[in-house]
Amino acid sequence: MSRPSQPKLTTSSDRSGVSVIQSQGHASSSLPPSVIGLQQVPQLVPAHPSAGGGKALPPSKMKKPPADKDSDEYRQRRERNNLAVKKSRMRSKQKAMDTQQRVNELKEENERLEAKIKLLSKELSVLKDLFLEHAHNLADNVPPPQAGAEGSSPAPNNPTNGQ
Amino acid sequence: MSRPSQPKLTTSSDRSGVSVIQSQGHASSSLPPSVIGLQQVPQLVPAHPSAGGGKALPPSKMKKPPADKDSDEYRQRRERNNLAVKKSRMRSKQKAMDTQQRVNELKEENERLEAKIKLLSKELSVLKDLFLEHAHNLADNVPPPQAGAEGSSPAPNNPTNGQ
DNA sequence: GTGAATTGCGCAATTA
DNA sequence: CTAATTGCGCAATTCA
Repeated sequence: MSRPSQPKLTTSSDRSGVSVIQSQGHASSSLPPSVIGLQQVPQLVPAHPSAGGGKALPPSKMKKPPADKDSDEYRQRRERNNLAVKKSRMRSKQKAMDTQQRVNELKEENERLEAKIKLLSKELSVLKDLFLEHAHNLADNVPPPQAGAEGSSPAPNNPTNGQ
Repeated sequence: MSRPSQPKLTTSSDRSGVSVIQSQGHASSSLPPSVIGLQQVPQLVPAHPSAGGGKALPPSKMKKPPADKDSDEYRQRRERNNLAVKKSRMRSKQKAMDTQQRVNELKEENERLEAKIKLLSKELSVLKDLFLEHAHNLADNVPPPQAGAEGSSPAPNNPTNGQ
């Protein structure tokens, strides 16, 4: 399902002994004005394991009939598979690229988060320092309820932190 | 350079019209107990453009002599390329996996960072609240220099935040 | 069992 | 020139 494309295939089944197959679908790249009329030319029929015509079907594993290269149905299957392969590879590549991009996005977000952490940490440390200073002041002022000379204005400190 | 392996090639150049080639190098994976004695069987020699023995080397672009499939040197080149291809694909896959893992790692780190941010934010808000409380106390106590009842020990607050 | 999807592999063109 | 990439087809296998 879901095979919207219908790339034209030029299946020139040459009866000369070779079947020149050239997927001409969607302006194939790497096929410059060259005389590339030659592609892989498979042939051959590896000795059939079938001698007299024996047959033991049920649970046995027959050695697949080497598929007739000339068969019409064969070409059809091949073509379908070729399409599937192409599709699969496209998706694979796409996925890889997506993953790569995901990495980039995550990296960016990471940086943002780290920056935020830095900021928050800074704010925290400032507030903590203020607290400590205050504590000191209390410790110095409380014992003697009489304050005549402080000589230390704990700094205005006005963080005005936003966010 | 760098070709430690010497994959045995069974190049049975059959004069019957087929040459059974079986790269049996390094125990290839996916080669179960199957009779895979049939692979692609190229053949054919598309008319050589060389007739009398013309030669125009320097800046011209010859159409490449279609490489003799039987040539020994050809097989050598093919094999080298096959190795290179395999290598390249391995790396490609490896890279893809690495990238995927990178995504996972980054995701984890992201979560950690977000958690940390949450924590810091919380701490900050607590401290700020304390500050406000204090401010109020001051506002209430300062006007009358006489302090008879504070009733609010700002809490020890000892976050001891690790990490 | 069938057809699509994957996967490993080889070939050839192109690129580095 | 050699090695690395890349697109493509074949066949075996795995998934649905």
